Amino acid sequence: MLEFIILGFLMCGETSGYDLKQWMTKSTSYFFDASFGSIYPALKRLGDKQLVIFKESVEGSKYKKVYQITETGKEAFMKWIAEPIAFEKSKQDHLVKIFFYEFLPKEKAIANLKGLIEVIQPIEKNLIGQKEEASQKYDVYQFYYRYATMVYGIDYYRFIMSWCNDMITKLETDTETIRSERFNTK
Amino acid sequence: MLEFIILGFLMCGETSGYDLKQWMTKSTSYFFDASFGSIYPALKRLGDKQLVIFKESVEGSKYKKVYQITETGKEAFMKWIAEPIAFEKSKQDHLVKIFFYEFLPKEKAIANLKGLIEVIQPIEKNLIGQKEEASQKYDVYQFYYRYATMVYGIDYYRFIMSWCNDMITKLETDTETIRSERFNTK
DNA sequence: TAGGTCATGTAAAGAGTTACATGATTTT
DNA sequence: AAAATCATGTAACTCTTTACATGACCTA
Repeated sequence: MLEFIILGFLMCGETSGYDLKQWMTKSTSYFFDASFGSIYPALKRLGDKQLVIFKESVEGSKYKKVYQITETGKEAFMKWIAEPIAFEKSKQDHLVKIFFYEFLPKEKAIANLKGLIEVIQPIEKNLIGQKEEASQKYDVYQFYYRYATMVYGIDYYRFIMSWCNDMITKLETDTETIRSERFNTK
Repeated sequence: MLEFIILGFLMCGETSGYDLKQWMTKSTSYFFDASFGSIYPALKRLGDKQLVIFKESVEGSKYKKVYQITETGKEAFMKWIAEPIAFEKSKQDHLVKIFFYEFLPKEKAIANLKGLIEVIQPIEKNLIGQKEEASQKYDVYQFYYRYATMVYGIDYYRFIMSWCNDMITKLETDTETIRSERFNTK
């Protein structure tokens, strides 16, 4: 997967391992991210397979290995991108604790759900900022798909927060026995 | 994470490694899943830490190692469940290809998006079935949180499909230059 | 001149899956 | 009698992050 994402970025122009990481952080990190520890070895592998080549660039004393995609690399990327989109049930770690919240006192449950919203909110705000920046800098039609994935990200965060809020409301209003206190009733 | 999920299931009653996997498949697999190759070693580790104990059960010639949570295990679980909910940006692998769809002809893009919807639809239908089954078998108030995570799952799948449909509609109606064919215009 | 960022890379550790191995029992 | 399921477990492999190592350059 990572190798193809790198090829994808290289389809848009040559770049270095370091800059690749910057691009990812800026543009895909809300649905895909990678560390230097995986990017550099991936570039090495891509080089071995001759899907990319690099030239050493020294711009005003700054050393960089600038990678370019090869014709073989383009072919590999085009083959990959045309394949059907696989769907893997994606891990939603934040649901794991909530699944077992029957063991937590209701007040604590509400507090933690509110806490989760407060963690997600700044992430959402940040992505909104990125989206607005992008819509000013670039033609939305030209970058239609990238723009759409940002909208996905924002709406996804909103979806989670809205779901949390619904729970909080229900927990607060249904004063009757939502048995959210298996912990206490024991 | 896996170890705590196992503890969570054991909080609800004793069970075997094999049945643990069945429970996960039935109830958490849409946001968390694990294979036998990780469950059995996890149970071993939990045993080493004395958070669980097991007894060998032979019910009518059928051998099982039935695990129970210990008092120490309960304490560890209660500590974990009370902690704030962490939020990790979760991988959404299905977005990766779409992010680079500028390199795909529009018709192919639409076809693949439709394909993705067709992959998700049965998964959603399946979860709806599970939800209905659960609401008949159990008291929704008693299993409020588990029910809520199912609603999350269903709405999450719907969100993705709806996002895909929006894209398809826009791609089909905006006959003007959505530059979704960088591939061809080169 | 100290700390931050730029830039590349490696080694160890973590967390998991896949595939295999085993053997009993149950269904077709 | 063969195939599927029940039940446990291990070994190899994959993919990843974290932490470290290195060195140059930039800025307060």
